[in-house]
Parts: sequence; C-alpha cells; structure tokens
Amino acid sequence: ENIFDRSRMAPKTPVKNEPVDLSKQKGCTPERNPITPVKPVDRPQPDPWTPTANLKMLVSAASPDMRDREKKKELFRPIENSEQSDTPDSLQYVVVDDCTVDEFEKQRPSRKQKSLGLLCQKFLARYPSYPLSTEKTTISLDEVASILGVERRRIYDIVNVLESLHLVSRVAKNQYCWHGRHNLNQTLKTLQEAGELQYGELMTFFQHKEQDLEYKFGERKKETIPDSQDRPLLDFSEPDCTSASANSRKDKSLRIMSQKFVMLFLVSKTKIVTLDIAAKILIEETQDTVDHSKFKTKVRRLYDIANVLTSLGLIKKVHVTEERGRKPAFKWIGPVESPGKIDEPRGHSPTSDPLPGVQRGVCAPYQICATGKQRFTRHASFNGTQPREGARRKVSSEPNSPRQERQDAYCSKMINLAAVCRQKIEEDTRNPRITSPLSLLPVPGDSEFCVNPLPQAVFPVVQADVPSLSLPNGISSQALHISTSATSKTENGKPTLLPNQPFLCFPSSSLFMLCGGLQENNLRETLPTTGDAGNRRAEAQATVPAAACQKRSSPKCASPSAPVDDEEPAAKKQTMEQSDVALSLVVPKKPFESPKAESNPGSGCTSAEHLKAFHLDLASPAAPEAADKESTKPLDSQEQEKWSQNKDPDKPSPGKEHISKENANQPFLPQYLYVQPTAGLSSFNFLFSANQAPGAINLGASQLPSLSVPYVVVPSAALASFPVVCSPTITSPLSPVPDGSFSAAAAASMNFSMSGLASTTPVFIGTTAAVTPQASCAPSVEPQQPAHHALHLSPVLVRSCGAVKLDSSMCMGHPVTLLKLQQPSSAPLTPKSIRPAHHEAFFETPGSLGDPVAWKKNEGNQTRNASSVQRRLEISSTSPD
DNA sequence: CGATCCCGCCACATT
DNA sequence: AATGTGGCGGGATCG
Repeated sequence: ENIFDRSRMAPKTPVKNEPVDLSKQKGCTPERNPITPVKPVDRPQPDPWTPTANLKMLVSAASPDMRDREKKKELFRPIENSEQSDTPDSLQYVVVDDCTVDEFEKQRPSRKQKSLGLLCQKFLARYPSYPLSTEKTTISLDEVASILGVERRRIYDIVNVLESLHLVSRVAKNQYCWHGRHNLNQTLKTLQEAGELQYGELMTFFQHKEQDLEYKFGERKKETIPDSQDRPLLDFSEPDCTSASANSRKDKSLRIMSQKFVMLFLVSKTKIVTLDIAAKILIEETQDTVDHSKFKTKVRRLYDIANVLTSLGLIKKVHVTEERGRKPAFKWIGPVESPGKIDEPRGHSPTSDPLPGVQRGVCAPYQICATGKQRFTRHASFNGTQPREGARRKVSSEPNSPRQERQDAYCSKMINLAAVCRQKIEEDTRNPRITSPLSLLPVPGDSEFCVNPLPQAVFPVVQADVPSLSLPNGISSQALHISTSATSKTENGKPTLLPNQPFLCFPSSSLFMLCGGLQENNLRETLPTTGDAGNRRAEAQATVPAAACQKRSSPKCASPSAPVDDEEPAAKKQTMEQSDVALSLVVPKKPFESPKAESNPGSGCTSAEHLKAFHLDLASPAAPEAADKESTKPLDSQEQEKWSQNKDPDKPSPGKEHISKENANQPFLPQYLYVQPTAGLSSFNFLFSANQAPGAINLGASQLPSLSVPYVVVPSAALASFPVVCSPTITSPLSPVPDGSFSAAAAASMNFSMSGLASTTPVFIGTTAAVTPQASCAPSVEPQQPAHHALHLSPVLVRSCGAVKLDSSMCMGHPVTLLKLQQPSSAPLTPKSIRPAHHEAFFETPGSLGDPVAWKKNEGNQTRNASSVQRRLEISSTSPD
C-alpha cells in the first residue's frame, strides 16, 4: 500500500513532502529502499487505494483513534514490508490515481501522523536495535530525511537525542553511525551516576518537596537550578564507539537536555518526572531571569525529547496528580539499574559511617571526551551557567576551536556560576567520574575583594590536599601528568613547603572567593513519601542551589532537619556511590547576604539548608574521605582501587580527624579563591582549599559525601607571578615570587572525570606548596597565621588517587598553601603526615561563611568577618596536631 | 483553553 | 559563500 503512495505521490507532486523526497532520494536511497514509500503517510489519502481502504476509512470515521492507529501501522509497516513494495507498485500506481479522489479524508494527515515520536519510530525501525558489531551502519541524514519524508531539521531532533544516549554518533557531516542499544545500559548507568551527583538531591527535593512548594518560577527558578551543571556527561560515550571523534561537538542544548532529562529519571525514585520540574531543573539559568517564556521553550524541547524517548521505549507519558492538579509527566520504563551501581566495590560506607564515603568531590567541570582523545570538553559546570543565549550558541561544538572562546565566556560567566565539583570515587576506574560542576559566584566586587582585605592577599598556604579536579580524561592527560607527577612527588617528597607557607598573593582583580560545599550524591533516596518528607524537604532544599535559596528565603529550608539528612546521606552514600561531592564555589558577593544566600551555593546560602546539607556531608565521613582521597591522589601509584579502599579506611583515620576537627565536618564552606584568569578559562587555575566545600552547592548536595575541595583558581597570569606552584612536587619554588612572595600553593586538585574511561580518579595535584622561600610574602598576609602549615597531601589520598587518575587529573591548580587561621599553629605538620589536609586549608570567605552553621565549625577560624572581602584563610590543617 | 508540538526561520558553525 | 546544524518560538492542533 505504502508503496503506492509513493508512486502516486510522485505524480501528484503537489505535496510538499513528496517533492522533496523525490529530489533527495534520487541521490540516496532509492535503491536501497526503493520502497521508501513510507513517507506517504503524510499525504492525504493514504488508504484509499488499498483494498481495505474503504474499510479503514469507515473505521476512522468512527473513531479518530482508530484512524490514527491505523495510520501508524501503516507507517511502520512500510518499512517492514518495504521489500514487497516494488511489485505492487505498478498496480498500486494506477489505483492511486484513482484514489486521489479519496482525498477528502486523508488530507490532513493530522498532526499526529507527523509527530516526532512517530517519525522517530519510523527512524528506529530502519535500524536494528542490536546491530552486529561487524556491521557498521551509517546513517545519512539526507537519505533518511527523504525516506521518511521529512525535513532534515526533524531528523536532527531525533538524532540529537539518540546521540545523547549514544545510540548513534556523528561521524561526519551529514553522517551518523548507528550503534544500536548495545551500549545503552552503560550509557544509562553513566548518566545515572552523573545524575545522582548533579540532581540527586534536587530530584528528591522536587519530587517531594517541591511539589509542595510551588514554585513559581519567577522566583525560584533559580533555585532549582543548580546551576550549572554540567553537562557533560556525555561525551564520553562509549569508548568503543570510537565514533568519539565526532563527539566533541557542541553541546547542544538538545543533547544535553536529553541527557539531563534522562538523568532525572534515573535519579528519581519514582521514576516519574513531571515536565515542569524537569524544565525547571534544566533551565540553567541561574538567573532569575528565568522567565516564563524560557520555561515554555524548555518545555517544548522536553516534549521533543520525550517523544523520542517514548519511541525508544524508555519512558511513557503519565500524569501525576498533585495537590495542585494534574500535571503532565513521564515515567521511566526503560532499564533500571540503579541498584547495582550503588554498590561498589568500595563498600565504603557501611563501616565508614563515621566517615562515610567520602569522596572527594571534585569537580571537574570538564569532561573528557570519551575518546581517547583528550580534549577537554567543555566544562560542564561552567558551561552550564552561562549559557544563556548567545553564549550558548556559540558554544562550540568542536573540540577545537571554540573552546577558548567559550572559556573566556565562561570566565565571565563563571563568575556567576557556581561550579560544583564532585568526584565520585569508584572503584572502577572505568567509570569516569563525573564531576560535578562547580559553581562560582561572583562576588560583588570581587575582584578585589579578596585582595583588598588582605593586603595583597597573601595566603599562607597550606596545602592541603588536594583537591583534585576531575578532568576529563583525555584531556588532561598531559597536564595531568604533570601535575601528577608533581603531586606524586609531593607525596613522597616532601612537601616542602609546609612549614612555611608562603602566602599567595593574588592579584586582586582576579580573585574571587569561592565557597564550596560538598555534596553527596545522593542517590535517590528512597522515597520520600514517608514521613521523611519533611526531612526530605529539608534536604531538598538544601540541595537547592544556593541561589535559589537565596532568593527564596525559604523558610522552609530552614526547617530541614539536619539529622535526618545526615542519616540519609550516609545511607545514600553507601548505597550509591558514595561519595561524590560536589563543590561549589561561590563567590560571595556580599557577606551579608551571605548568610543566606550568598554564597549561594555554597555555604552560605542556604544557610540553613545548605548548612544542613553540609553538615550532613560533613557529618558523614565523606569529607574526610575526600580528603583522603585527595591526598592520595598524588600520585599514583596507588591504584585507584586502592585509593578507594584506602579511602575508606583512611578516612577515618587521618582524614577525618582533620576534618572533623575542623569544620570540616560541618559546614564547610570552605571557601575558595578563585582567580579569574584574565584570559580565558584556559588560564584558570584553581586552588582548592582543603576542605570540602560546603555542600552547598547547589543542588542539593545534600549528602553527598564527597568532599569538596576548595580550590582556587588562579589565572595563569597570576600564576606567573606567583611562584606558585604547583604541586609540591614540583615545586616551583622556584620562582621567587615576584611579588611577594607567595607561593602559591594551592593545590587543588581537580578531578576530571574521565569520560569514559574511567575512572575517575581524582587526581590531585600537589599541593604543596611551593614555597616560597620568602617569607616575605607570607607575612603580609595574615598575621595570624603563621604560616606554618604546609600541607601536603595526605599520603593516603595520594595514593589512592594517584594512580588512577593521573591522567585525568588536571592540574591546573597549583598548589597553594593556605593558612588556616584557626589553627595555624598547629600547622606544622609533617608534610606527609599531614595528609589530611584537606579540609585544612581553605579560604574562608566571610560571606560564605556567614552561615552560622557552617561556620560554627569553623568558628575557629573565626569569623571571617564579614567583609566579604576579606577572607581569611584558614587552614584547617590538620591540625591540631 | 491549556497541553502538545509541528514547522521552519534564521543564527551560528563548518566546509 | 554555501551548506550543515540546530535554537527557538509562533501558532496550529489536540484533548
């Protein structure tokens, strides 16, 4: 029958679709599927000619549904039958003509027939779900478009979503490679992990709480958004595919949105996600700007994505009725793996309770591309933020070029953003870790703020461990290596710095303070339904991005009970991965605000909420762990596994101590410094403080075990001046510092997750600091602190981390030493011994600190005062020792 | 009338 | 400059 259509169509020509087909087809497929007829659907008279046509018509008349159904069948059928078609052709042909008459009815194909979902089904029908590995199916967009009788634009919609799930990959212009569902589970797993990091809490929040709350967009929207998230998870994609090459491209919103959307389902306990919640979460804007129109557009896109996912059999439409009424929603009906992932070899949690998994979170904004290549892919976090309009587009897709631009953009945006980083630890190397996004907030005045207060900001550095960032794998490789090496050295070596720490100076302008928080991922918690709800909420709230928090004051939030959270976190951790933490960096704009929002992300913000979150986090061992991990990172050597193992064990030990002692547990809020690079991102460097960040970050953070590491970013330029340094190992001591001396040290580590690869190992960078010999520098800074402390990485961390990640890690950071205000004295650690540094060092920001809670822990530090600007550093170093 | 979401303009990216 | 991509949102259709 179908065939007929085609034929008939041709003659008719009128239909727009047809014409297209013909022309295009010519090139492509005709042969293959001569049959192609399928498209006909659109056309009006579908059936007439067929024998059954009349019957059908009748049916349809009787029931629209039936009609639709029939049509669908037809559509699909063609594909299947295609072979046959030929023959009939001629016959049909004739018929067709006659038929034309029938048009009346057919005329309007009805929108449904043209739906993206239907189109997608047709598209999918053309390819085997599980193609033989041997055959490599390439898809020509033009060809498919013509065959299916649609404009290419529509095919992009489908392909983009499929690409986000790695069912296809782009190999060249107009060419995609069909992979089928072989890797679907892996992809989903990856997304789930990523999703947990990013959205775990959020989802919980929304699902439970949020609903209750209403959100009005205007306001809250922000909150929801955690901010930037990152996007990226994706790229990694299956390694295997190789197609990787293609990957890098832009991250377009559709692709990213699709992944995020899927993540939401995977993270959701109920596996049901309402459109509005999804839209809210996916709207990256941090800004309030979010407006209705934006929301509307987002929803439109979600429908597009949902249609494709529905065709894939991954979700189905449902409605949820809430208090408010019934809302459209989608339920995940695809494979669910959740449970599995959770466990991990690690085993972390159980025992660890005290320190439950820690993870460090790191963040890495980047993802690596999957492929071997190493490129960075975008930062997720960063990206997220900015994205708004123009920027987005621009985002380049390709690996190459655009990046810089973006970065630059990022920078600026970054400010706004908060990035959170997380890392997960997993035993598995394989999995790449994901990073969390970081968020940075700009501080008002930022540039200086830090500086100013401090005279040149010098910070004593402590090294803490390092935080690592996760980078995408490939990317960094080199860099990483370097760093690693450095780190490693550190480990071994000694960190020279310790003792004295040099301070760092940052150029004022460039600095920003960041606060980070940790978060865990949580998995989904269980449902909330229970009484927990309340708690949950709290959690959720916590999660909520700071911004949101800010804005809303959310009294609610306050309510949240910490305790609960704690528990959960732990549980979650265990369950889940454990430890991921996200960091967020925030720049406090103003302290005052801070209390609440300010740092949004981080600490401050939410004060209560976040705090809670933090607490939780803190409470949980995670932090410690994180620290450990970090320390480990240094090099390598240790296997990841180890590290993971170590982690647990370790944590408890040293790391914890540190952590605990300080605030670590708590609130974190560590602050970070961020320096803006003048140039593009590329130049950024981050410094981390040791601690975890407050969980704040947005999102929910809640429990993420991870640690956050604070870090600072230093602009390259800045670095230059600094002696900084890098990793301890490295030591760069060399340089003298120009200015003053600072050494920088920061070690921050970043983790990058590698994409596919693996593991995520965190990497750290060393931290030690470089020292600058000169004390000169230091002094300036704070008197309080003596500089002692150096940090080092903790051995443990190092180990663990180290090995794995080497590559991954990046290192941007230079180690820095931080001083901890509080306990400065103690500082002196042995370098190695110290390992835990983590939490130790960090900068506090007043604002962020603001939170009472958070601080409380820190209190020691003292308050940072308020001025936002000023921040002190603290190191928590190990402390007490 | 709100939920869906097709359609295709047009900006941006790539060639 | 041409062509590939794909963001985006008007407005049509569905329910």
